Parts: sequence; structure tokens; C-alpha cells
Amino acid sequence: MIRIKLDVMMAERKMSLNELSEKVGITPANLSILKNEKGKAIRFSTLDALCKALDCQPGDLIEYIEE
Amino acid sequence: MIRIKLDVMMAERKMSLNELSEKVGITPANLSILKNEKGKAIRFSTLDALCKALDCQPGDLIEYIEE
DNA sequence: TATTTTTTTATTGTTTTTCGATAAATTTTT
DNA sequence: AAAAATTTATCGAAAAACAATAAAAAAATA
Repeated sequence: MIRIKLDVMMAERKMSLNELSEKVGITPANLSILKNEKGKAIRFSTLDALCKALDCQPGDLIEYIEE
Repeated sequence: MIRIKLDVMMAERKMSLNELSEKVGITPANLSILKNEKGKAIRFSTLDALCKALDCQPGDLIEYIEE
């Protein structure tokens, strides 16, 4: 099972959805979908932008949980 | 910049492309594309299957390199 | 409580991309 | 040299990203 931890990283960085939205160039509505695990895939370009904006690694945003 | 490290994990597990292909249920041809960084996105279902097959985390397969 | 801000949900449409299936070419191994 | 594994290349179908937008809901704030 894949878990998205975007909310955790945003909290750690004290970054709002709107702020992140502007940094990565994706609308808040669409970022919200990703953040709340409603997305089913991600473009590497988006992952790249997120890692850059949050200064983190993909592993900080996406976690695999076995089950 | 996003870097795919699927080849590294496969080498560590001594797992061939064909073997991994069968485990994750994706044709060798398509896995090859992902492995060689020709893909532009990934489904979480695929990432999930890869992590399971290789017993690793997304961070072991995808790396962000700033530049 | 009322107001404002932020976030979430929903919808439509366009564009992109995955992935299967397949075949051929290339590389590696035996 | 032969076999096996990997890569490259197409085509098509299905899936999904993402924009744009609007509305609803939730959270923060006065």
C-alpha cells in the first residue's frame, strides 16, 4: 500500500496548500487531490517540483506499507 | 531532477528484468522503459508492486537530485 | 457569532502517459 | 555461434494528470 505523506511534509515546513500550489505550479484543487490520496499516479515532473519546493526526497512524500 | 534507481535495487536483489516483470505483472518491455528513465510518470499501483517485489521503499527507487 | 481564508469536492475537457501487445534490434551470456 | 535477456519502437486503448472553474465545507480569525 502506498501512502502519501505530503501533509506531513507541509506541516513540517509550515507551508500551506496555496503556497505550495504557487511554488509547484499546480492548482490548490489538484494538489489537494494528491495530498488526500485521491490520485492514482504522479508525473515525475510534479514529484520533482514538490521535492524542490519542500526540499525533501520522494521517500519523504511517498511511503510503501506492506500488508 | 528525478532519478530512477530501479537498476540499482535489481542489482542488489540480483533480480532480472524478466523475473521482476513476472512479479509485478508488467511486460519486460514496459519495465525497461521505466528502468531506463524513459517514463514520465508512474502509477501508485505500479510503485506498490515494485516495492513489494523488491522489498524496498519508494525512496529506494526514486531519488530527487537538485540542480 | 460573523467573516474571511483555506481546503476540499466536484465537474468538464484536453492532453499526456501508462501499459498491453507485438516485433525487431541489440546486447549479454553461455 | 547460439540462446537468452534487454532495449527500442509502434500502435492502440484505457487511465489519469492537470487546468479551469465553481461550489461546498472546514478552519482560522476578528
